Amino acid sequence: MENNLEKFSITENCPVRGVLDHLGDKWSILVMMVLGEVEKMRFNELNKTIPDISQKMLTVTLRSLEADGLIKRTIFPQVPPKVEYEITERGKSLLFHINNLTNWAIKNMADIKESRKLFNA
Amino acid sequence: MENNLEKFSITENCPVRGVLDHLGDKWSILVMMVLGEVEKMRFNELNKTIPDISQKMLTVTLRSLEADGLIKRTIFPQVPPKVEYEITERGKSLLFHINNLTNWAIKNMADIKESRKLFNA
DNA sequence: CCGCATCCTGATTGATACTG
DNA sequence: CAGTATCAATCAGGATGCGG
Repeated sequence: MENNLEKFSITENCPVRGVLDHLGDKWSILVMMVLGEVEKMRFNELNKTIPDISQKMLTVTLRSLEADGLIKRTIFPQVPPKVEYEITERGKSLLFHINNLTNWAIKNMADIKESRKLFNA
Repeated sequence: MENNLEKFSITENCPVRGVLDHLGDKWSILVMMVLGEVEKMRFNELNKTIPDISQKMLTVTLRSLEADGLIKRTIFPQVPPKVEYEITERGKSLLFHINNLTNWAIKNMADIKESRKLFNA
């Protein structure tokens, strides 16, 4: 890879930042990982699988992932309502990189923990 | 990869979250990318390369990356002071995955932009 | 069942001024 | 030059209540 730096280090109007914002927020990665391991999942199942997320943040997270075409939302017009979420191909291709990152984190977390201890000593 | 989900989806005491927190904050990735493309760089050079970052946030960001052993800080005891920063091997191995992500973002940003437009229409 | 609207709080970031 | 200290602003996230 040559220099992405020159083109994208400027923070204003940085397109990469916009796309990678999902990595920044608290829940997107987790939701993607869950949906990456199932066919489909309903709203309430997601909420049970990620107990700490509030209903509001689950909705917000799902919407922003949907807007970017990373997940797909299917509404079944029935009473009571039923909505299913599933990961898209684009979402899968992103999830691949996310999984590489989490695996890196798992491999390195012991060393990092040790570094932090030394740093704070 | 088998199920990371079961082990790490719980948000409290999630070790992966702690390690990947750098991806969440506003400047860490940018600083890593800059340091990934140079041998070493001084504080003020970094500040010029990333014009939008404040002195304070640059300091905070550098410290947290240093604590995790992702960058190395070298103080030259002279007047005026001189401090050099460089990426570590651990940092490089993380940066590799970050670069994969940014490349993914660059490849997909046009499609994502289009998705967003349709979504908001 | 699914989700939106409102309000509210605490953490993160930024502006500014100062120092060894 | 390379920070620290302080204060102000901003924003993500959570609580709650309502609606189709």
